[in-house]
Amino acid sequence: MGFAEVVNTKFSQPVPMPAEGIETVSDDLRALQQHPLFHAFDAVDFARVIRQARRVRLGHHQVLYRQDMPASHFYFVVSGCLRLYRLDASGIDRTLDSLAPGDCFAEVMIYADPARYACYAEALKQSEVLMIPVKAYRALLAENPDYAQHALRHYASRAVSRFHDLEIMTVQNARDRLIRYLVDLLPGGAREGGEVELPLPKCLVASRLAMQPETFSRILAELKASGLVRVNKSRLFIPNPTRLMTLSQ
Amino acid sequence: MGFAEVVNTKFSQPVPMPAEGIETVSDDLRALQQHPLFHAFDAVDFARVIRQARRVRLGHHQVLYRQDMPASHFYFVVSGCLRLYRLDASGIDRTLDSLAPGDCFAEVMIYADPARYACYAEALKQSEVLMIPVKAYRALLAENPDYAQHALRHYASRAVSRFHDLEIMTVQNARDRLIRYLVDLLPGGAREGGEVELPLPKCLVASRLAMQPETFSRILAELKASGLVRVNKSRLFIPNPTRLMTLSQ
DNA sequence: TGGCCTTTCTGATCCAGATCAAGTCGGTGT
DNA sequence: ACACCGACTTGATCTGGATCAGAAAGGCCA
Repeated sequence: MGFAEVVNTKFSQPVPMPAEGIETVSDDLRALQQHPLFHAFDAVDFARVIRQARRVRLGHHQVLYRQDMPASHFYFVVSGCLRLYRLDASGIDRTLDSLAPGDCFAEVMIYADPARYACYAEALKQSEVLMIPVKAYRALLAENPDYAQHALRHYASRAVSRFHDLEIMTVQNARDRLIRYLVDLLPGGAREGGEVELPLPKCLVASRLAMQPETFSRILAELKASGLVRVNKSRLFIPNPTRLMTLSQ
Repeated sequence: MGFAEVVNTKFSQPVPMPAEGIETVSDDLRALQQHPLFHAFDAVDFARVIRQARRVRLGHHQVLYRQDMPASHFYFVVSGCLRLYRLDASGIDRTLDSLAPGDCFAEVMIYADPARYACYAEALKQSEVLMIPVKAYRALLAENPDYAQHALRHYASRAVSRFHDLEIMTVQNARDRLIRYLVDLLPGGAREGGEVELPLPKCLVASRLAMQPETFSRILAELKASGLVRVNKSRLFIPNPTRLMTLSQ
């Protein structure tokens, strides 16, 4: 449950990019290159940032960073699964987001001032993240105006989706919150039916939706009973999202 | 209650900057120049954006833009008071933010794609806003890498404060939400006592805090009774924020 | 294979806050 | 001065969802 062992040499050596050349870019670095924050980079610049990145392996329930901790890095999920959460004054733990491979997080720290993490980040199983120094990234952006434009676009889309989150959270009704969450998870949106994999264990989805696990379970049981959702472990099948949406009024 | 009359020539003429020169920059344009999104601009570039801006006068309850409307401008509040709100599926009106002179809003639209307003914007009294074309601003940023860095900083700080909003909203307890809201409004933070002016009528503050006006009124009455808040119309005096905070647990 | 531990589900109770229903107060127009 | 109207308060109920308490259902290790 302690901090990530970022000083453990076994895991935290800089990735040996330059010596081995571009060809050694492993699959997960190729995934990073796809990310909006990186895909405008040319090979040289990409290598420059990566050279300063560290790979961190995290165990189950291991905390990567803590709320209010000074922030000098942002992160990319190579494998595993993490969550972001806050502790409020009374020590209650509120899940704010879940992270899957291919996601970047805490990237707002690149320009935040003062740079302090706004929440905790914790691995939910054996996970691997890339730890990227904000200074290195910021330097590249300052030199390449074109990169900065891409970063701005990314920040804007982030802002829009945060706004969307806020909207969902302020829905009073617990059932409606759950329904909107499920529909948002659907690949094709509300277009057509499909299967959804919950990105978090049910009790943490509940916390993400600001309700108790019991309430989550009851609502899901109710949706199951009315045939709107088929449940199989953490996989949900939603035959008719439109009908589900009409229920949320 | 209709749209802003942006085609009304009386109010929507481009500000005649170049002809009258920099000296004619009125006080409110000087205020705009102070804004983080603009204060890095030199006089020429500033004039270039402003030349394409339009001044819009809004009446009480007049809607400036609607949710999902294509967005080609962002805004700066010259005078008056506005609010941002959404309508949910059942037509319930949820206030998301209030705006005072000196604020920019919808500036995320500069880089949003697709650019559609995420909420409604409505004047709460006779107000005046500057309507700035996102294309003009974006063009300046593309040419001036330095400006882009400033914009990134602004976006980052926006993101952090949205995160903070999200945190407040997910506090379960209505009283605690109100207390945190009040303490955030205090100029010196929770440091020392002070007076606070509610930026919205009480019933809209209630909606902003996801509670009913009745609940808001009752909680405020309770705080008043226990001497934690002195109420005078929309001005609240908070003698001891620390004590107020300890109550919220 | 069995025991333990974690996660989820179900049932019973309770309370914060929504809702419904009148008031009160101050401002505005006639 | 009057009625009117909107913003706010106060009181009386009702209910959604929290909380408390077990029971089931898997995993995991010995």
